[in-house]
Parts: sequence; C-alpha cells; structure tokens
Amino acid sequence: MELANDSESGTRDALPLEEELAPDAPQAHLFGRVMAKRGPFLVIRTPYGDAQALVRKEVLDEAAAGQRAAMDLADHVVVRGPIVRTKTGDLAVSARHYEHVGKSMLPPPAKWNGLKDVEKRYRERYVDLWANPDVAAVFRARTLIVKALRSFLDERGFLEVETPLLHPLRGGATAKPFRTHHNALDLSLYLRVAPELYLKRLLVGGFDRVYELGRTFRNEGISTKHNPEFTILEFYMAYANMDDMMDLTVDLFREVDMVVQSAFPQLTAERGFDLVSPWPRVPMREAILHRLERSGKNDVPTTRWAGRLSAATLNDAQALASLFETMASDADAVTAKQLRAASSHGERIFLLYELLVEAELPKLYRNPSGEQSVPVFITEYPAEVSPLARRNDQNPAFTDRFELFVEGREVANAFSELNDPEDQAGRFEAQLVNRGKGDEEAMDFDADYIRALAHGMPPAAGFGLGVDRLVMMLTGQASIRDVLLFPLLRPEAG
RNA sequence: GGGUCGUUAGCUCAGUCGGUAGAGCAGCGGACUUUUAAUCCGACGGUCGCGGGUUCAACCCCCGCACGACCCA
Repeated sequence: MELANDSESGTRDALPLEEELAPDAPQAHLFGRVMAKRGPFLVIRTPYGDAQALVRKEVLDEAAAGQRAAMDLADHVVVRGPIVRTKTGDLAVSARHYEHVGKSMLPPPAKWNGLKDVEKRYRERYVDLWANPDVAAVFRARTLIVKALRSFLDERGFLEVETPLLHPLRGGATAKPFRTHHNALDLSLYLRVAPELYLKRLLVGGFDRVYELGRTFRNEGISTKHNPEFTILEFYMAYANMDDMMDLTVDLFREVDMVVQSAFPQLTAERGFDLVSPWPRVPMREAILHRLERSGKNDVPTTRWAGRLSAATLNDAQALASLFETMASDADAVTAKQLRAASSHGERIFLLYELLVEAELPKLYRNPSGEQSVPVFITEYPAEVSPLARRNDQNPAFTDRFELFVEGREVANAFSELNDPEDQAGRFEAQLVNRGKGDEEAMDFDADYIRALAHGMPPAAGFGLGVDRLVMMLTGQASIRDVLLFPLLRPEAG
C-alpha cells in the first residue's frame, strides 16, 4: 500500500491505525514541507495535514544522510517507509528512503508565532498559505462555495455564459468604472461594473435561464468590504418574479452553507446569524418605522427622527422634504450634506433606510431564541434608486425589488426586471440628468439595450450576489482581503 | 477623503526618565538522536519605515512623507 498524501483527514493521526502493527507494515509515501525538527523526527506539512516522519541516519545511505544533514526548515522532502508507532504512541513514517527535493532559500516564519503581520501576509500570500493552515482552509472553502453556486444553478437548468468585460458604455450598476483603451479600434472602453445588461439581452434571445459568475471592476475606495475587482454572480430567470427569487435565494444560501459546514466545521462554529430560522421579508418603509419604534430599546440607539417621522410623512413627498430640511438645518455637516443631496421622495426614503436601519438589522430581526440574527429581505425599493427594476403594479413609485442583508451587510440584490423599453429609456434619461449634476456613478444611455427590449423581453427576475461577501459571511472573515488570494495593495516602496 | 493606531534582527515581540539596541524562534558551527514549541554548547545577526527639526545626546520629543490596520464618510 502506498500513501501519497492521499488522506483527507489531516494531522499526524491521518496515518492508518489498524494496519500499523501488521507484520508487513504498510508503506507510506510523504511529499511535503518540513515544518519542525524534533530529534530524529520531522513534521512534514502536506495539503491534507501534517504528518510525522522518523528519519534515522543509520538507515539512510550516504547520499541521503548528506541531504538530511543539509536540510533546513521549510525545505521540501520526500520520505517513504513503513508506518510505525512511536514510543509515545504517535504514528510516524519511518524513512527507508529520504530525498531532499526543494530548497527554501529564505528563513521561514517563526514556528510558534507564525506569520502574523497582516500586510506581509497579504503581500506574501505564498508564505501565508503554507504557514497558516486556517488561511488555506478559507480559500479551499471559497473554491467549494463557488462550485456549490454553480451546481445549484446548473441543477435548475441555468445556462452559464460569458459576456464582455470590456464595455463601450457604463451600465448595469451605479458605480465608477475603470477606463481603458483599445488601440486598433482607437476605442475608449470601460471595465464592466456589472454583466446585467448583456445577460438580459440573452433573455430577449430566448435563453430563459442564464447566469454568469465572474470578475467585475469598480473604481472606488478600498475597505474591509470593497476591493476594486471582485467576483459577482448574476442570474436571470424568465417567467419568474421577485417572490420566486426570494424562495430561490433562501434555498441557494442554505444549500451552499451546508456544503461549507460539512467540509469546514471549524470555520462555521461561532456565528452571529442563523440561516435555518425563517427569513423576514420587510418593505423598506415598514423597516424604517419598525426601527423608530425600537429607538432606545434593546440596544437600538436613540435617534432624533423618532417621534418626528410617521407612516403618513413617509407617504407624503412634500412633508418628508420639509422634514429633511428641518433635520438638515441642525445636523452635523456630513449628515446635512447627505440629507440635502437626496433630491426625490424615493431617494429620501432610501437614505433614511441606509442611515437609520441598515446597521441595526441584526438587533431588529432575531431568531426565535433571540441568540442569533436572521437574514432579512428588504423589499419595495423606490424607483428612483432602482433604474433597472420593474415598477410595482399597485404602487409604481416603488419597484419589485429586494436586497438581502445578513448581519447588517448587503449580500444580494434582486428584482423583477423592467422590460418596458419606454420606461427603461426614461430611467436612462434620469441617469443622464444625475450625471449632469455631477453623479460620476450614473449609467450611460444604452440605446442598443433599449432596442433589445423593444424586440420583447419576457417577464423575468434577476439576482446579483457579491461572491466575496458571501464567502466572508460563510467562513466568518471580517475583511474582504481575507477571502481574496491577492488583494490589491499599493506597491511596496523601492 | 477624515480620525485613531502601528512600522525595532529573517519571524514574533520587548525597549523604563532622552544617555552604548534586547529576548525567543529561525539561520550558522558543534553535540545529541523516539522527539512533541526537542534539548545542550558556541559564535553571529540592526539604515530602530523614510526625510527634516529640537538637543551635548533621539528608537524615545516635534514636523512632514511612505506603507499598513481599524473606525467613520
């Protein structure tokens, strides 16, 4: 029997117990990096865990003994031999063959403290990954999550497609783009901020269930939740609406999470949220009123808006506008600027939601035991902040759109798609007006997209997910850089 | 963009009141060879992030810059 790093369970205990004392002891074959030297023992790190090798000079030939003597920590070695039980009861591969196959020229991180410096970990991820097994686990989990997302959609008949990353127009999301240039065509191009408008063209073309999982670029600040390039999943489903999407979203998250929980229980043990309990679906205005009722209770901070903002005000554009003016006159400079920048009823409602509710969601919506927060679908987004979403049939000022929040963080955005070319043209016009007012995130007018809609797009619903944020959430990582193998950093000086 | 904090040996970190720069691990030389952060002996290891300033004297105080982290926008 040969063991070529083929154990899934890891650590020294990975070696087979039941066979170690058999007369013809099983042979093991280890390939890995030397992590520690203890007397005649080496700890060898493999992708599946650490294993112990017993390397005694007297059983090695002269060449191998010389190689062993020249070995440093972090070098790559191959060890082959029978599996034995050590004096203290551990298992070890007793070397009959020893070979030094790769040299580490640079000193390894300290064996006890490891590599902690966050900047160095990001810059030298190649060290981080082998020195810190927990870090490697997060990235293995990420790959599993991406595969699970694909399987979920593939099983439901969605077609995976690839659409352009180089876009002649800005569209699909309100965000600042990167600019680039194609020399032969002398053409200014943008790196895509979203694949949305191309995917919906495919609905017109008769592909009724499509998805794309890929990189997207936004030329904005860097933070624990933002990297200039990130991975997005968008899928579109013809003849479905927003409610179908919410049901599908719940199934998607729970199914992907089961995969992570079973493969990486250590990453999912301590969580502030619960995906199993029911997920509330709350219209945005209701969420605002609910938050105001809870002002000052159950750790929800008090707010000046409590007592001054009622359901009636929220539904009266004139009243809300004058309340904003009153509040702005005696707010701090930053808040006042935000309040005055909101120029329509819909933008004001959305701003209230962002300012008052979003961060408090984990306190406002808990599971039955009260121990964990639950995911929340916020619905009824104002049309002004939803330029691509279908209007609600009963109240056209709002759209059939939701965003999903877990622990107060936005992880998904979905809506019934706008398929009326005239309405869509009007929304693009409104974007251009915003652009004229200095909004660098506004979309371009996409005449070809309007033409596509004019050929008839089936009623459909679409869904967008920040894959990096999903990975953060499921693996318990606080920063997006901890789920990106090579996050963007400023180049090192010199 | 603003605020707070950080940057000392390859790694992880100390550094008192402003008075010659420290430890553990790693690396190097040797001993030992069934260890569990292996152990023991020896020698070595520094542009204290960078640039100014104050001072007889600066890792330490002041100013600026770079890079990073966190929080806010």
